Amino acid sequence: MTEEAKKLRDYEARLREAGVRITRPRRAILQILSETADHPDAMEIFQRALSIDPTISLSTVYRTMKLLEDKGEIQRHAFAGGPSRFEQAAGEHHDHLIDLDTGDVIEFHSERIEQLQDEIARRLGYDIVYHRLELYGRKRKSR
Amino acid sequence: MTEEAKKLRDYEARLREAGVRITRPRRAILQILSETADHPDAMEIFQRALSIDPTISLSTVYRTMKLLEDKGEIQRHAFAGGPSRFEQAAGEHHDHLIDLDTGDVIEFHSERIEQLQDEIARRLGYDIVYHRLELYGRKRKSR
DNA sequence: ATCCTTGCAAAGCCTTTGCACCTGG
DNA sequence: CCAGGTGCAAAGGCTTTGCAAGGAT
Repeated sequence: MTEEAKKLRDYEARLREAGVRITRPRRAILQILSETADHPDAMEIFQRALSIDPTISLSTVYRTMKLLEDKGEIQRHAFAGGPSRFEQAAGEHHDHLIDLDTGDVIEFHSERIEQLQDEIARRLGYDIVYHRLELYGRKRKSR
Repeated sequence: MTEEAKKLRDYEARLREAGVRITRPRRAILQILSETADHPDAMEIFQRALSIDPTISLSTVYRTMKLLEDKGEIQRHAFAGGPSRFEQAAGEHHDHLIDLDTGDVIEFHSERIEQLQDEIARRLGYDIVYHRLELYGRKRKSR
């Protein structure tokens, strides 16, 4: 069984358990999400889903994204100017570098930074529950 | 001279030097920004500015915010659902630790983290224009 | 005098919603 | 069966833009 098929099966199982009906449009969206590794926006998900279920509507994509967000299955990222982008909540933590010119989102992870964050919080008397680190930048031109 | 008046004078000086005309609406907006310590959105800035310049328009607020963002005077923060909120870039940089129980915001700064961020961006081929680091946590109970 | 800036209204994006028809369990 | 989900189209926020009039240098 492929990795994607496993993810898809888990999605459906968890949602069904939470009392969510697995309809044809939802199955299509879940399949897209299980196959994708990037940060698509609603329109991109919609267009990819069309090839699986040609009758799906953009409204349903939006409604399903809200549902999945509430269930903790995906995360919504808001960026200035453009539409929200969605990402599977599963998987290990990472942060984001956003290209100011293109809107591209690059993932990265630094254990050292995570450690420093913990240290700072501890010094201030806090335990971190979660955090958000976003770098906004431009492709370096020279050199 | 008050702190706000100083900030206002600096705003105008820097902008004028950059070839920006200091018009009545812009002066009103700069005054609002120099007096404010929170993160207002465009509509809030517009309404506060009305009491200084009753003829100002919302479009001008938006245009001015874009201008100030380009000049590096303010930062724009995007939130899912709601409007963008703006914050003065002036002063030394700091990050935020948000208390999940009380909503308290604690400012902190770590030069080491900043260095690591630059390093990561450089490795990915980018120059950081600005960043956003927010820790969400709870007061540590034991020990 | 020149060119930038403004106010207004209209348009543009992204997202949500009302409604009548479907459908999954 | 029937509560919940769907597609469609219309409405809703927030933001940008075209244009002619106004203002800063």
